[in-house]
Formats: sequence, C-alpha cells, structure tokens
Amino acid sequence: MTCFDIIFPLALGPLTYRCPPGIQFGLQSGLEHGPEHGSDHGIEPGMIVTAPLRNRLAKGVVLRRNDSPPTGPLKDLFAVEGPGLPKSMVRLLVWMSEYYLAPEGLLLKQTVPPEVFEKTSLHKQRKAAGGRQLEFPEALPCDPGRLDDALKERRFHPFLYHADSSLHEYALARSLAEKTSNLIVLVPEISHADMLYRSLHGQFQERVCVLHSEMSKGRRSAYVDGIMDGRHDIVIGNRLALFSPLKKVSCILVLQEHSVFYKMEDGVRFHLRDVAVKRASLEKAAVVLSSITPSIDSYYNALTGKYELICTGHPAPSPRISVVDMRYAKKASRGISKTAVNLAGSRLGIGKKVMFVVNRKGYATLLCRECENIEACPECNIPTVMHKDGMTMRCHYCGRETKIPMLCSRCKSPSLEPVGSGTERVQEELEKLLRTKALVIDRDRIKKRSDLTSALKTLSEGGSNLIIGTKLLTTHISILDRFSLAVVLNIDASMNFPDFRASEKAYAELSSLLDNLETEGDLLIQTRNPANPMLKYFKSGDYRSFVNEELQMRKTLSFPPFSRMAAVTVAGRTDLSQTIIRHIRSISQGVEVLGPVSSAARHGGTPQLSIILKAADRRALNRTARSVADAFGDRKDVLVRIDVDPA
DNA sequence: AGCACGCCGACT
DNA sequence: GTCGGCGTGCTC
Repeated sequence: MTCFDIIFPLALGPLTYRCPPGIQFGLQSGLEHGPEHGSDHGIEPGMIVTAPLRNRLAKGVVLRRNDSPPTGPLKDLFAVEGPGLPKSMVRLLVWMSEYYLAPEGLLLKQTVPPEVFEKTSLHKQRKAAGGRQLEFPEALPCDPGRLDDALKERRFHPFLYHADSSLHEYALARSLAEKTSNLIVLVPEISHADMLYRSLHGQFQERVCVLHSEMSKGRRSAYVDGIMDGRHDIVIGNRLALFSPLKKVSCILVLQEHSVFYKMEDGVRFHLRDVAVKRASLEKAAVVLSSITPSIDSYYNALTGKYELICTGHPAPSPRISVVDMRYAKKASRGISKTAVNLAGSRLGIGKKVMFVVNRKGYATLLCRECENIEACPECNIPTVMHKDGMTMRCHYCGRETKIPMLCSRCKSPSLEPVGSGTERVQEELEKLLRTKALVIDRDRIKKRSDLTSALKTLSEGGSNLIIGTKLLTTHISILDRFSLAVVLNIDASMNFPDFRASEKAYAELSSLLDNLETEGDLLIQTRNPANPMLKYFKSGDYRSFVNEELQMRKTLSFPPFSRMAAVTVAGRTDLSQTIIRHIRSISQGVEVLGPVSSAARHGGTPQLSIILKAADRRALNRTARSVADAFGDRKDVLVRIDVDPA
C-alpha cells in the first residue's frame, strides 16, 4: 500500500502512514473522493491531512511519498483536508531541517502560521491603524533596470542593494510593490513593519498586509486568510511574513539585511535573511538584500558575483562627522568632552533633538582606591554595575543582584569609588551640565513595547529633546525623529568586544546613527584610539574599502565568509565537553575546534560551555555537527545544542 | 496497599 | 501539543 511521510507542528520528525484506497477527502479539497489516477491517490507534498497520533487525530502536512516504509505496524491516514503549503515551502522546510539540524515538525511549528492548519472563519475588514507615516524620496537615486528585467524573467536572481539611506530602502519597497505582485518585504523590527505597512496601505490598499509575532491573533488570522484567498499579495513583516502561505512568490526584499535581529535565537536558530535567499531560489524569484551597510558576508557574495550589486556610487550629502580624541580633549565631566556638551547645549537651545549613546546600563562599576579591586559577580567573575534606581549591584551577565557594599569586598577598605559611566551616571551629569531633563532609553527602563511607544511619544511631543540610550535601543528610534546631534561617548568599547564582527557592527551602528540625523546635523565620536582604521573609513564614507580591508583580515584568519562556523553548547554535564571534542576530532579532518569557552549561565541557569567548530567546507562542518547531534542529542544527563552560523 | 500528582518520553 | 507510564510520597 502507498505510504506517506507526514509532519505535525510538533518537535518531531516525519512519521510514516499508510494511505487506504478509499480515503476521505475533506471539504476544503473541493472533492468528495480523491482523484484516483496514479498510486498517489492525488496526494501531493504540502497537502494538509488528518492522521491518528497517540489516540487522537492531528492535522499535519504531507512531506513526501515513502516507497520504502519502515517495517512494523503503520497506522492509516484518516482524511485528506486539502491543499496547504506550496511545494516550494515543503522543500524549504526540508532544507532548513538539514542545514540547521532540527526536526521538520519543529520548524513547521516555528514558521508557518497556525491558520494554515485550522482554516478560520470570515473576518471583518480592518482599516489601517493611525500613526505617523514615512515620507519617501520621489525616486530611487539608482536605476534598478536590471531588477525590472529579473522580475519578468521568473528565475532566481539575487541582488544586493547598497543604499545611501534607509529612506531609499523604503522607496525600493514601494517601487517593487508597484512593479510586481506577490512580494514579501522583511524588516528586522516590528515597529518598522507597522510603519511601512501604514505608509504602503495608503497607496496599495487591500493588497498590503503585515504579519509579526506581536499582533493579536484575530488580526493575524484575518491577514493569513486574506493571503490564502489571494486578496493580499504584499506581505510585510518578519518571520511569519517569510513563511506566509502566498501561492507564489515573485520577489523577496530584505530591508536592513545586516541586522542582528534576523538571527532567530528562540527555538531553532536560523538566519531569516539566509532562509529568505533559499526561499527565493526554490520559488525561482528575485531577492533583494538591502542595507546602508550590507553585511560583510553579503558584500562578499556581491564581490564574487554571486549577488548582483546595485549602488549609486554618488553618496548623498551627509551630516558632519567629527572624531574627538579623548586622550587630549578638554572634559566637561568624566567621559564627556567639552565639545560635546557645548554643541549639545547650542542645539537644545534652538529646540533641536540631541542623542547620547552610552555602552552600559546603570550608574558605574566600583573600584577600591586602596587595593584596586573592582567589585565583581562571584559567579561570573565579571564586574558588577551599581544601579542607583533600586540601589543594587547588578551582574549584567547573569542578572544577579546584591546590595551595594560599603566596604571593599577584598580589603574591607571604605574607599570605594565609582568608575566608568553607564546611562544613569551620564543622565545625572548631563542634566546638571545642560540644565534640562533627559529621557533615558535602555533595557532597564523599557521592558515592554508599550514602554518604548510611550517614551517615543514623549520624545516626539517635545517633552524632552535630550535622549540617552544604549546602542541597541538607538536602533528603535524611528527615522521619523530626526536628530540634530548624536554623541557616541565611547566607540572603543564596541571595538574591543571579543567578536570577529566587532568592527563590522560598530561601522553599522555609526551609519545607523548618521542615517537618523538631519542633513545639517553632527555626529561626534569620542575615542582614545582615533587611528582605528574603521573610523578612518567611516569618516570618509568609504564602506567599500572598509569591506575590502575587513575581508583581507578575515581571509588571513580564515573567518567567515572564508569558512563556516557552528557553535556547540554543552549544558548540565560540562565535564563532557572534552569527550565531545574527542568525538569531533575522531570523525573529521578539516574541522577546526576552538574552545571550550565558558558561555556561563544566563539569568541564573546552569553553567554551560561553548565549543566552536570552524571549517572551510560547509558540508564537512554539517557532517560533523550532525554526528555530534546524533551521538549526544538524546542523552538525558547533558543538553547539547547546535547553532549553525552563530552570531 | 492504594491513590494523587507531577515529570518525562513517545508519538508512525 | 498531549497522553500514558511510572516514580514519589502521602493516606487509609
């Protein structure tokens, strides 16, 4: 009897079922009986079926026909419900399962919206929620003629758009929506999704919808149903948008493709941008990765001809960039130059918005003047930070809180002194120096999205023109709020981070700040190392040369894109890491093993170790990682997690 | 011994 | 996700 492999939206691989001859076809199929031609009973990959699963009936997706079913008793499929996922989506799930070493069912659960399984009832039409809109430039500063051709050709064609500003990226989204149907636009941030939706809804009406994880179920269902009936053919959003059930996809646009938010960290750790390129290749669609600072990996693909590069070559006039050498500059206060304070004062004086970027939350760390000991977390052994709100010492790594010590924990001397500056201390000092209230945006103040919304509202209503934030949160600042001045208090901290992508991230961070400034605005960068090559390239706006130099370095050290990496984290029995390393060495040549390094307990969990695998050949790396997963994946004393292409 | 409860693993 | 198996521990 014919058998099929079925996947369910559960953390489970495919299960094999027999297909009985007179299988019932559900109402959704529009057929009372299956078209009996052929041995497949008219059943195709992607169709939704009902099947018995542990004393109940569950809905799943047909993965493939199975001509060599496992021996042993198999259950029969109960019914065929109808079409569900396009075949290309099934192939995408299979590819992800192999590439990211995760069961197909788990990926199904984490990607495809549940409405695909449970057809929902009709929904009322909704009108777009109010809110401020983007003002796009009238035209793109480059001629995307090749792109127009690609859209007509209906073949896989990847592009990299090196944009001059993020507004040009949004303009490209609009231009693509005008030229093609069945478009997916991915954005890294939910606030950007809503804003782009509002902006495009005016022009494209019913055609546009938005899908993201923080919208209500009802609204999401309405949009997913609309996509399935073909009413919506422009889908904006993040993960759910990429896996939305469009029958056909002509083009996928990935905005701000360099963003770290595309790397999924909950559940299966896949990279949405990379999966988008794969989906486009399976759909024979065009894909455009766009960014003002494309990732080194994508730029490399453009330089080697794998992607077609689109850029203007004539960057628009940009705000002024100044570098302040903090070794010699006059200081208004510890860590803040006089230049920065004077400039901030004059801009605030004429009602302009000013932003200070700080790289730490809290007030400061505590140093003992007697023995030079810095107060540290007993678990993680890294400095703890004093927080004046709540009066505690906090470890920013494990989240542990303790009382502020009166005496040095090593020599018991009372001469503890705050050193370094976090958001709290910068706020205290700037409010004093500039005699105005500051709005602080960091993860301590802003826990929920609504906190951010209200903070931004305060900001736009002119409640405060001075804003202090950590760098992650500056990415949330909407491009609607143009700043006149941005001051980066200490760029060196981002550069000294032990990450081979530190320079790349710092460059992107600075570019994003520049993008948020008005044309006549200023970006002030404080550093103790003005000779840093990244700063040199940034100042001259020469991203391409920066990329070339960075690539040179990565080649020498054989880092990505010249090699592939995977991280193996071991939790529970960390003593097993040596066994795992021996296992890796025994089975593979050409795979380099780095570590183990302690990647310690996040928020008081169990200690864990990370082992990094690095190989020139992706296939060798995948084989090795798979073998680790097979050997240690289902042991109960140890939790082994594998992250392919870790961030 | 008999049963409630909770954790864990399997599900074709 | 959801169910049953089985261990723990309390009660009759």
